[in-house]
Amino acid sequence: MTPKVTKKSAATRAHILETALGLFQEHGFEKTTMRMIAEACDLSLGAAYYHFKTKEELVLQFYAETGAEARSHNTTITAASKDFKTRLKALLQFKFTQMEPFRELASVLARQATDWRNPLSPFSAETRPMRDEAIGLIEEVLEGSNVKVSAPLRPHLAKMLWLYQMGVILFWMNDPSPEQRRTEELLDLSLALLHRLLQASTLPFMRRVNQSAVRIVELVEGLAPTEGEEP
Amino acid sequence: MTPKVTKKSAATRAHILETALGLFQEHGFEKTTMRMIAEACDLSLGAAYYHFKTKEELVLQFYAETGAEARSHNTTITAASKDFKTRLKALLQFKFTQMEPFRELASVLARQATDWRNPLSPFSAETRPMRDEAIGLIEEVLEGSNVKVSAPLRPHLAKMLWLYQMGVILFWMNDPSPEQRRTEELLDLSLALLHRLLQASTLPFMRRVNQSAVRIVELVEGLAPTEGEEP
DNA sequence: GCTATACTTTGAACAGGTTCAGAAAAAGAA
DNA sequence: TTCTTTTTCTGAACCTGTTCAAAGTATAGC
Repeated sequence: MTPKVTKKSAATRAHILETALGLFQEHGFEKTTMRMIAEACDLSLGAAYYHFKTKEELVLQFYAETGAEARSHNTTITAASKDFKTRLKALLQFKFTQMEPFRELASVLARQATDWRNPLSPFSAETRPMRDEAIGLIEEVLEGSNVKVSAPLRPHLAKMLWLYQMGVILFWMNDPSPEQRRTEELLDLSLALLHRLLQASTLPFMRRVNQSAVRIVELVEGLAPTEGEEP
Repeated sequence: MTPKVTKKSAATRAHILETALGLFQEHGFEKTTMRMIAEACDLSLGAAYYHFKTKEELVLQFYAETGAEARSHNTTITAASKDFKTRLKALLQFKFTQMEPFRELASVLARQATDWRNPLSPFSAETRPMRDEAIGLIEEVLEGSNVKVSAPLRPHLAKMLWLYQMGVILFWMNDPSPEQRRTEELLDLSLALLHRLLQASTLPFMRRVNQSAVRIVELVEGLAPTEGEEP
């Protein structure tokens, strides 16, 4: 899994990625050609493909790498406040800050999201580790926070919020307002709504709603393939 | 707008579309090449492109055409029952039946959904007519039904449900279970949940939640571009 | 050092979406 | 009918992602 440091490959991979990200930022994803990337690295086209099976894999790699950063930032977040909304907002905003220079790349990945069998989809079996990690971060944010939520819902809350996060990211990617101000408004609004809804979930009146909600999350989770499926 | 009947173009377009759909069904979207389509129509590649600017436009055209059928089916639906859940379920199921032979094509369109500036995205300015029509159908289903919902929410309900519909369709596209049984379960569950949530929205306790919900829908609506934007 | 093995790189191709200058056919004007 | 304009079609490219056999280079065991 982890390529030995002694292997030349690691350095070349890193170099290609770095170069590619620069070019993506400069010309955009579509207009940057694999030939450009290879040439900028003083490599042949084939060599570039030796290290990255597809152009999209470059993007995926970038995401994988931002993950580590986010994990470490998470401790800062949980230390700063116990408030659920504050924490979750900080978590999302950090992701946005991280990806800000590469907003377009986000939508490159999102494009794959709709076909869950696509290895690059955030819902695919192949990206499960990344997905689990992201859910893990949310779980960290939940633990020891002031969320009030119906007990049967609690075990599924992180997964639900991950789904919520996907939605917010989709909005963010498409937000043309300067500095994505609308995304911030959306964040505040939706977090408030979420908070109230979760509070409401503790009312006896809401038992049936909660049950359905849990089952729905399970269904969605069940669709995301875990092992190899269809030929 | 409406091409004169005398124009040869209309007939050729129709022929190309029909042929293409057949090939898509037989070989799948990716494996069907524009060259195959052209050849099957006894046309040159260039001619095919004269009628359809891109391969995806073929899919879009297909969708546009299923719209008419759905509109007429809607009267059947509203006549059959006044129950909100029953009607909405029927609406969605009809769409599924219609698209069943072309499930793969659905995901072809969905792929474009993530970039709202893409003309083929269901959120784009270009597809606004189709979107408005779909929302119109939902509105029809709501009118004269037994939905109970907080008054301030009511004017936005159809738009909200359209968003809901997008989610269900995404699920359906990725549902590998035979005959998409899970989608049916999801439908029943989520409709029940929706129903209860809408009922709950009439409680005074929910006023703030409702307000946020409305504003969120407005924000999302506001992102979907209406005129020409950016260069 | 020397060979066997594994890893990298090359260069040339392929495939399929898309474009385009100009030919052909159809429609209109006279 | 004949000439002009518009619509439709053709054939040959172009571009870019991807593949692959063969060649070059490093590494390890001896």
